[in-house]
Amino acid sequence: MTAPLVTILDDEPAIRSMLADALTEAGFRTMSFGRATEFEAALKTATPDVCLVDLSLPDKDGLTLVHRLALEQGATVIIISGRAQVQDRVTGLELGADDYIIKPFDPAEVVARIRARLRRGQSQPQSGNTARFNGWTAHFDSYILENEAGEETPFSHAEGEVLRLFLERPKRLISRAVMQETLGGAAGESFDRAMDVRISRLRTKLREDPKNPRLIKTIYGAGYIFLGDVSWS
Amino acid sequence: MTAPLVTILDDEPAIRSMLADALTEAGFRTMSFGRATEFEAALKTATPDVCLVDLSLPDKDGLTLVHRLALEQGATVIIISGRAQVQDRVTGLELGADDYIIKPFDPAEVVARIRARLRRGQSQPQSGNTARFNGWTAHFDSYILENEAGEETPFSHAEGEVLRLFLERPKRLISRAVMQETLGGAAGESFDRAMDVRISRLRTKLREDPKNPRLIKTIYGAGYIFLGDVSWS
DNA sequence: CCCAAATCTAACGAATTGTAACAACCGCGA
DNA sequence: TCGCGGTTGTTACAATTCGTTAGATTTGGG
Repeated sequence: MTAPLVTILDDEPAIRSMLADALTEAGFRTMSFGRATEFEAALKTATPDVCLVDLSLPDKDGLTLVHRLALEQGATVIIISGRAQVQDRVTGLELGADDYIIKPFDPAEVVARIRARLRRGQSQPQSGNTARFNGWTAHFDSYILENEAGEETPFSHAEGEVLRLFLERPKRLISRAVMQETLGGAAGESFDRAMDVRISRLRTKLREDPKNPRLIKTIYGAGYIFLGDVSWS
Repeated sequence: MTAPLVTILDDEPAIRSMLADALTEAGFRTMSFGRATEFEAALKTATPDVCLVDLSLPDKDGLTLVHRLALEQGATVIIISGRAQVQDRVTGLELGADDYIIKPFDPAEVVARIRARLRRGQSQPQSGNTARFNGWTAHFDSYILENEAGEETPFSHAEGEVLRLFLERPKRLISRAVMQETLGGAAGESFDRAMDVRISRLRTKLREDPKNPRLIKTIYGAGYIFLGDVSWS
């Protein structure tokens, strides 16, 4: 179990380092960014547990970024802002932020609020080895996939890795890089086509319509999203 | 689907009614209590989705109550307190509270924070991912566009970005510059023809008459305007 | 009405992704 | 050891996405 990863996006270096210090001391891993574009680039290869975002960014509108993060990635987003008006806070929260902290802030409170968010998020992780989603049941201990009619299809280890990754992060974008890392790891560095093939095979077992997949969506140039209402048991 | 239940525990009647009014208006069910003992008695017959708790109670220590609620019941707890010290907030959050709001507060922010908690807790379909407009239904989670007849057309990520931008700002001029920034971002500065093409493709999917577009209007020299009665759900 | 600028869109092509087919590999029983 | 069935990466080619190009069309000023 690695330490949770917290990203810091703020244009002021002083604030970045203050936060990074406090978070590191509190036992988190951190990554800092001064510009939205850098941050977005990094998102392709890492999945932070919590994103701290300052609204006043030099190169992009912070609120739009928050909205995208929250909606498309399903990420946990905490806004840090100098704008103290109630209306600012309300719109920030309504756009999908999980919390809104006003500058100047005390790093200890930031840490406490991050912990509060993680407590909720992690209490969910699969308590069992069986997942149900959209009529399907996946048994990870027996490597069997069962459909509504009760018909059983075995799946292999490689397919199971992909399926589990999806089922643990439903409705969130999973970048190709993250997949590589989580799965093959040190395997083939050069050709990631293996990834596509795995997904293709998984889609076949899930009876996906190739022209119009319902469960595993491809986001061109970004990665995949698994749509499905997952419940573990 | 009944409205979420929010309990209010505060010894000041004025605050109770202020919160109750705001929450009712926001569509929640509420129950108010002035003493911890009453509240605990009510817990035996009802399971609130969110508990608002004031720390200064006449008959019991609020923090202990919060701890019990959070730990044993797994309830979502939001502390409302006049104690504004950072240390108070940190200990409150560490004892299991999900949020900490300081008096005096604005009811609108309380509502927004409650909504933020509920959004997470149910891990249910993130609301606000489906938009209806003029006979069309756009499903942003599944990347599908549905017409009145129920026919489905998938749309791509790039098309979705444009469509979402329009649907979030209906009946308002959207300048070309804003689009560039919101979308491609760091893409080519020189060639914005890409933008036109995206819109052209979107128009095709929306079955727009090229001679007389009804939904996506071009404002020569300024930008675009999306006409359509949008409602998100 | 004429023209330059702005916009539309069909067509092309580079990059990305899908998948069938093949081959390497593994475990297992005869 | 051999052969068989199953798994999985690789290859090759098909399909898709999406920016670019270029020529047609539209717009609004003079």
